[in-house]
Amino acid sequence: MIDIKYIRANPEEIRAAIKNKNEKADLDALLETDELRRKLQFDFDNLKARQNQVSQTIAQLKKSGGDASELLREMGSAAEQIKSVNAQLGEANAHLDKLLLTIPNIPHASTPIGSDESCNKEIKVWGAKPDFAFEPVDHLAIAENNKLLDLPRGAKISGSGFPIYHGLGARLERALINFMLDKHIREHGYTELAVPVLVNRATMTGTGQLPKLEADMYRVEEDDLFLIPTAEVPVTNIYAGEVLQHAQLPLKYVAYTTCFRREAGSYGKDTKGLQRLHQFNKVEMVRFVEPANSYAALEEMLLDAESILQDLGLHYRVVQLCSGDLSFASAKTYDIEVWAPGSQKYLEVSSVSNFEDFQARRANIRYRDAAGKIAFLHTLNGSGLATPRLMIALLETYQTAEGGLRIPEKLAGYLGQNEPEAKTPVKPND
RNA sequence: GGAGAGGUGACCGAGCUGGCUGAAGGUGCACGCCUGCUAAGCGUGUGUGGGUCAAAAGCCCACCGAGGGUUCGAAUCCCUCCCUCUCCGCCA
Repeated sequence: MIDIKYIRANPEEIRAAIKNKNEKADLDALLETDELRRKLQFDFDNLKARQNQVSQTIAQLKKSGGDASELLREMGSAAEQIKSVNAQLGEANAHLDKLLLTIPNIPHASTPIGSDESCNKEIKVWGAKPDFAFEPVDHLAIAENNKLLDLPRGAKISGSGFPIYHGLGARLERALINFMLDKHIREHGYTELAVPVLVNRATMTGTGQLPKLEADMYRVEEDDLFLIPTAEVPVTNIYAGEVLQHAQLPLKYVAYTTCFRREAGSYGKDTKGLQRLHQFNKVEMVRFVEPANSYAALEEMLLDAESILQDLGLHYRVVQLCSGDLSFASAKTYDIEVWAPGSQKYLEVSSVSNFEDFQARRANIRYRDAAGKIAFLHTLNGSGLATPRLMIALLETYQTAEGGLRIPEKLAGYLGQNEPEAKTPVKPND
């Protein structure tokens, strides 16, 4: 969330941020509530100060055997008043908190202003669209040929959007996950975490998914737990409510989890095959850094994510999201879009974001700087990467004329028996 | 799920027959001093958030797992919830 003091001092900047991010938030109600809250707090403090003072006097009178009955009578009504003011204050605070949670983060100065993804800015391109001596087919055809997926049966047991990876398909996916984890751990200095995929309401609020996205998440009603849409949620919240030491920073974590998204309202949009799923796997990077370093860290994370695609020899481009496409909590986001030659389009496989202190403030994650001062730290995260679309690009890029599949060298070790760059199609082993 | 014990400051640990206790004592840490008992001694300091203020100092308010209640007054009494530990049950 945004510091209420900052909002109070810069209401027009906040108003612009809300508009540019296509958010709905009642800033005027917030400012009014803040005003009311402060007035009530002031009254409460003064009443309480008086009460504390008189209580001391009563204590002394009682000790010395004096008569406190008059003061007791007076304080009886004061206590009533305090209770009433306190109740109003509690209400105002609750209302303010609620409104505060609906204010989005302010886009970074470098963010293009625009209403939707058409305003996103291409930052860089790596590699080139591969040439084929034949007409490349899409990933579904390749999966069909090689028995990599069983989508109908996934739909039978759970519903559409719940894929079954089969045989080599399952092994390939697992290989990707292991390859990515190892790369980030060994080459980029991340520490691996294995985290819960069911989290509570406070955790979902900490990273900014709640209250806005409640309808987009799977929920276990009886325990008021939510299935995570990304590992960002549990990992970022591990230090909620804590004060870290500056010497501990930066902290760099990588976690592989299954992710769950209801994708309510996106029916029919890019839903073919593995493009948009309710359940998928993702390797996620999360960093906790000192504020001064967060934008340098953002660039590093982008490179960390890109290196996966480079190792796999997949053509991609990087775009910077415009204000309207930026997520609620993000100040600046790069998307990496990998080229899928069979589908003839770029697919988003990673989102790398700097949240500045927006999440830290919500989750109350602070650090003590070198001078001993306590401040909110900055959080960042980036997919590194999500497997389904990566799988699409991989299958479509490495398909052979015979309908088979070559395996990139970097993945070969993770797949076991298959030769790197095999000239013959990989045979499903069952 | 059942029974019991407990949650206090960076940490350990008093207080819990309600009233100068934001909180003893110890450890740690910081600064200073001392120094032929030296991985020692002495001294001082060492929470967070909010308000007042141009700012600082000062002053005021809140916070002893969370939220309510009783009371003039609660870390201390009562209720609800959460978490940890032990035993039992159940399941992997």
